[in-house]
Amino acid sequence: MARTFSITTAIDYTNSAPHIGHAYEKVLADVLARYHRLRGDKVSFLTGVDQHGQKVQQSAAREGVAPAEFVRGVTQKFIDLWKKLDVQYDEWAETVDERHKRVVRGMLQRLFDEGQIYKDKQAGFYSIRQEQFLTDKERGADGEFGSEWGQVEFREEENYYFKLNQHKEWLLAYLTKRADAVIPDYRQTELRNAVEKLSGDLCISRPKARLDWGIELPFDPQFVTYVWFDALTNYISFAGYDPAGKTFESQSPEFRDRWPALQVIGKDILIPAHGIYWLIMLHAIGFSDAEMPQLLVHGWWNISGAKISKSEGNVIDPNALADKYGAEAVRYYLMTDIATGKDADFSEERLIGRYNSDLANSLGNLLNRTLSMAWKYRDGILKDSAPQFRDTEALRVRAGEVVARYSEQMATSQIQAAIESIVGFAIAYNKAVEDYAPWKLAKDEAKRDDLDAVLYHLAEAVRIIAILLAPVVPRAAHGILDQLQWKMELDGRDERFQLEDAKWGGLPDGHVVGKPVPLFPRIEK
RNA sequence: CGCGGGGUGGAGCAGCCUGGUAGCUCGUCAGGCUCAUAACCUGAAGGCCGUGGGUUCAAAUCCCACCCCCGCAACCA
Repeated sequence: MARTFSITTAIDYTNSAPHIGHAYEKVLADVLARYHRLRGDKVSFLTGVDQHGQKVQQSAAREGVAPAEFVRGVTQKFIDLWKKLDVQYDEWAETVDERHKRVVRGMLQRLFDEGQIYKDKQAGFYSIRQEQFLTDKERGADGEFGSEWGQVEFREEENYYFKLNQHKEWLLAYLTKRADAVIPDYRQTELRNAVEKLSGDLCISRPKARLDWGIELPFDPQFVTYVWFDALTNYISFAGYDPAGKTFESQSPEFRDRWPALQVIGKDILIPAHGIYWLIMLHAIGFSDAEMPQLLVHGWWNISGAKISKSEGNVIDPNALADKYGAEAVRYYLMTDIATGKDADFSEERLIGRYNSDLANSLGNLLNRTLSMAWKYRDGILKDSAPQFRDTEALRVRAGEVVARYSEQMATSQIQAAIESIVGFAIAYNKAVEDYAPWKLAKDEAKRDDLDAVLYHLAEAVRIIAILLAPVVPRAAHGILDQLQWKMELDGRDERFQLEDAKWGGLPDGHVVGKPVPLFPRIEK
């Protein structure tokens, strides 16, 4: 039996509400997951939230609530948003979850026992306001620390360190050996360059006096683990990893079926978090090269060329966007107006534009005119009786080509290109309508079969489009099939169709289609 | 000489890895159709593919140099 297709996203930090970037990443992963389900693959899609850490502790304190309570509130916002946007995950990661904590502690204990974690003393300048050690990078042009750091004092602190550096050569070798460890390729280049400059080990703890909202170190209750082993570990802890098993082979069949995963992350957390720390962590606990995840690195949505940042206040609220235009419109825009891996400019104008031109005009109209003519001329009844009419062969061939191209593009995460293929297909059929002019055929009783053939081809095209579009706009796909009245008994269910059904001839002879209702009403400004 | 990305008709982008008539969406102009969500179809205008050099029969695509823009502390996808 084929291995499960596993996909994960970064887990979002529950310090503040989700913005458009969070939504983009989850929708991207969701579309890929849905594509694989469409292919008939078993899929495991993991996403979730990162709930520990100092910022959360501070935000909670500011609002006068316990961190656990604060985190519950923000977590709910993420859950609600994913529901609203139809992000259909199979597994939900919360770092406060006991089974996660157990894995984190187990990993830390094992690495400690193996001598890969050691205690050391750090001395340096410390900002009390920012609660962090400062390095030379934080010094201003005059060599002094700026006023934004508040009071700065010299401090000594003991912490635990993970022997990151001893795995550097392995990581370089791995990146050399595997060309698609990171996609797109230029990100792998960037990562490699960064790894070559790597020096020093990784501080993985914080004294409880400074931070106590986290997972306690199993070998020293005076400390909690700091972000890396906590957050990154989620990818395996929620997939059923057992820290007691030292080799991959000793893991459960369930885990081995779900690992390695395709990991969707943003370009900001490739270096050093995922590209260096995470891969080395996995290697350190016994994962071989073949068990390394593949990192799919996506770009950012900017606002008129500028980075989105909370401090700038130019965040876009995906919730409000979905309320205003609908989840499908938001999903469609996020998938179509950016090339996977690259940055793009977010624009509400363009969201409206893409929706109107692609969904309303090209696709929606094709559906609408098809059903309208079927009813006007044939009482909604389709006849698959004269497929050899004129050049209809070319139309059928085109359908097959589109499915093949689309599959190739989806498999390589080129969502934008895949959507373009679908829309191009709809446009070709809109042209065919003009070409065959069914309204003329309808006036000539001798051309009865020809008209039937044209109507059947149009309906089939629309049906195939709906299936291909399903990963991106699942509700709309069902909406189209509802109007075609195809497989109504499975309405709304994932098992209603598979990619396999996108081959020609799914509508039986004599099939009765539904009445046309505009599925994508134009958004008027 | 820090690292990486980008510079393609009015706008936004794809193509570049695997050289061979420059593609998509929107916009503009003219026309057509009437089944349709004022939608749809046809045609046109509009590009020295950042600049200079090189390789080649052939370069947006490969190589070199240069110019310009963006990101690389934190929040943060």
